[in-house]
Amino acid sequence: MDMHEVPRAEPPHPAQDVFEHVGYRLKQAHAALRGAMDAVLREHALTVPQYSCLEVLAARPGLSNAELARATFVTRQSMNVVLRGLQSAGLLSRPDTVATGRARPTTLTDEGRRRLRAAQRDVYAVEARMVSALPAGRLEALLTDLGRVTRALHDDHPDHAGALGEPGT
Amino acid sequence: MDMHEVPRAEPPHPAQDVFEHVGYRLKQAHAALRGAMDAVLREHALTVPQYSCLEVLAARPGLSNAELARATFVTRQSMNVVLRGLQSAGLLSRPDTVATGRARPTTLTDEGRRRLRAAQRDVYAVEARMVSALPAGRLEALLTDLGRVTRALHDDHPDHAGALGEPGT
DNA sequence: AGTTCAATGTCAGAACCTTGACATATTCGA
DNA sequence: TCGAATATGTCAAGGTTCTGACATTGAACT
Repeated sequence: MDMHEVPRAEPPHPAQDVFEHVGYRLKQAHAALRGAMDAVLREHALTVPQYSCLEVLAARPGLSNAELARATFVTRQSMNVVLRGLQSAGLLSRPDTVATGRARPTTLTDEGRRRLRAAQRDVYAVEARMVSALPAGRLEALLTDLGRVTRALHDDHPDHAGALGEPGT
Repeated sequence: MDMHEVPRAEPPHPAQDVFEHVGYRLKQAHAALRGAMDAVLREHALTVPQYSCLEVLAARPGLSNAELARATFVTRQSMNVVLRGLQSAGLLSRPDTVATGRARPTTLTDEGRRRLRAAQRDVYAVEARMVSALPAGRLEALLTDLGRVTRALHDDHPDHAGALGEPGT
């Protein structure tokens, strides 16, 4: 263990108690969010990856399979099966052939937009529950710090860093 | 951002941009952490659930299968296969029979403690990278806010809430 | 006691996601 | 121009996790 305590110099060491590590708390919060979203989306016959796909697609129409995969933090292969399912359900459409390149731009159908809107009502209630649990002004700090943590992790693992939603500064 | 920020009522609505939602940022940070830990633990021949199990077990010796599952945010069934693997690898031990009840208390073996210590060196470097990315004093705020978010989500989904690592206040 | 209830451990099946690989298409540089 | 590097879509195989179900055990209640 430690030779002796560092005199409260705010050391960048992990806390002694595992349950107060940033990683543990992050995992805990994510698990809670996942569970809440699973429960809510079940009534809409949508999985979390499916919903995430629709949500991102509504914000950035025309994204390709690989781009959607990066934006939702899954592999291209996983997103491929998600897209097949959503396409066969009539919630989105992709051109069978494309003028140039291999990437096929994906767009929501009217039915897809309808289903997304219905699900958003419940999912946004979950989001609102998280936001309202934070003291005034702390939301922005939380978002900023989560961004810092993400960037710090990507710095040493520059796989698909700097995807969507990464603030410039 | 804006210099003249009026002390508005800070509405608990989700942001317009999906990529600035708390849920999205949480998922993003978790994915980055998961990737970093995966990469680091691969050299120790451990998966993230396996490492989590060892870590929790070191902090709370004698936990049962179900308790470990709750502490690491997986189902009993998943933890069961993790425990089987770790047991057959000789990293932990469980009594075949128990005096009372059904729960079998799990404890690390010496080899388990050794492997955990080796892996911790690398995992704690990841944790330190996250912590050092935060401005001074913001670590505690981040932990607190993540706790608030978790509690808020559990309030409406009181499945296995109040597990380990939940601060009393 | 006897019964209901909750919690635990486990089995079986399905669903999910990942790693690895390959073919195709664009871009870039020698 | 041609080849290397990069990016995309897709297939195949494996591992992981979850949902659903059941038996067992202890606790709570009547």
